[in-house]
Amino acid sequence: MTKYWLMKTEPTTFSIDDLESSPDQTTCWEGVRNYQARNLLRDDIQEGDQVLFYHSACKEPAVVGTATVVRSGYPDSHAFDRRSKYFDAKSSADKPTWYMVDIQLQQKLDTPVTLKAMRDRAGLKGMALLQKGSRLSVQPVKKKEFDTVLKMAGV
DNA sequence: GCCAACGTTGGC
DNA sequence: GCCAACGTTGGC
Repeated sequence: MTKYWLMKTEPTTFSIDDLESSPDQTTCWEGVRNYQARNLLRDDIQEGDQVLFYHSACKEPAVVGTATVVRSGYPDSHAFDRRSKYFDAKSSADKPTWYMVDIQLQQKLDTPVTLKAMRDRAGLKGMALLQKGSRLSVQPVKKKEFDTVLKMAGV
């Protein structure tokens, strides 16, 4: 059963254009250091699931594309790499704390769906992204919400 | 740059 | 186990 997710990224760190220019338009979603999001990455996100790719902490926060999960949760090896900014001494290869998935670009939206537009859309009222204080960088999205966002993008 | 909301840390 | 202090997120 296909599930739906939203993943946040700061475009200055990794943007939809970076994903597009990645080999096979695929990347590992490393660096998530929040337990709730970790649990989703490790336990719930499966190959074939659909992802809304969201730009946060920028001029125009918006869903800018969609992606497909091409590899389900596996240990985030960046946590073992002392030179990585995602290094975490408490995580080890035999007992990993952090997990990641691989995603592949599905499509870049010609018309990004802005945070503002989503707030104005009655049908999206319940969306996790729009709840006050919601900071989860990986969050579940209902199929209906996913479809609504795509419709707003004219897809 | 500000600041509200949230998560984590660590002293007790 | 409580909770104050601190760090981070992210919209504005």
